[in-house]
Amino acid sequence: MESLLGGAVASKPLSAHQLQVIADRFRALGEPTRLHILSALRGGEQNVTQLIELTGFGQANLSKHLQLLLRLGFVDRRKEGVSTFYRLADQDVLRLCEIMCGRLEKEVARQRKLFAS
Amino acid sequence: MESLLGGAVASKPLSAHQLQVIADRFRALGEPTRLHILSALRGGEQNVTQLIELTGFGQANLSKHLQLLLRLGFVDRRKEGVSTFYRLADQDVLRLCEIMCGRLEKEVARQRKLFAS
DNA sequence: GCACTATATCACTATATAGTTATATTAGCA
DNA sequence: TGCTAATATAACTATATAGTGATATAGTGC
Repeated sequence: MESLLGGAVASKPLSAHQLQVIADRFRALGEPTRLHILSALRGGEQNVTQLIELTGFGQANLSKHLQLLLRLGFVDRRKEGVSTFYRLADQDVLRLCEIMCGRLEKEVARQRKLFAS
Repeated sequence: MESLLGGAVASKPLSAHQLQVIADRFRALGEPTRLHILSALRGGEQNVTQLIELTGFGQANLSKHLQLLLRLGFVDRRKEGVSTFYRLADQDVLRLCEIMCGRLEKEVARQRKLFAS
């Protein structure tokens, strides 16, 4: 699949469907609740009960968010008896958040400059 | 600001406000319309009339999305007479989309494997 | 089988926002 | 000044979804 921005060469326009698929994934990260869940999984896999304790979210709400993150490939899971352990599927979420946080740092620096001038 | 996933060392938990600020930015990229607009800016700055032609979106709709992208720092603008030229603020959107597209490639490869087996 | 626990799903309400139409603002020009 | 064009904003409708409470499903032990 072509990257949205491509390399130096302008890549072909993406179809409406491709744009939708990509947007779905960004939107999955566009909820503080889901970022909180992903953040709680940084330390390693957790079952749902542990996530409830870690995050304070309701069980049904948490479960629904986990299904979404699973469907879009941001988390994997492993069933052990009656429990389900969720974990980050890979490092991509970390990389994505690093870029976003870098943007925020730049933003803060700019604001500071405005005050200073 | 701390990155959501941090380095090897687990970073401090993010405050609700920080999570919200990061989520806002992911959500901004979580709409196909806005991705389409950003994609249309890959080739260089465009004014609103040009963007209308390139994307086929309504003027008011387009303007509203541009204000959002501007407010969150994904685009910059330059006014020239009665026109406003928008451009990508930096390369971050490209980097973010590359990661997402990479995920999709892996997803497709996995699907193909399932069929093959 | 029954009871208990963990997780997932359903049904519902409330809120956010994408798209649209109409209007306001602003710049250039006669 | 008035006229036109480009962009932004306001008001509205329709849709999507976050959160919640109730219920369903599945595993474990009695």
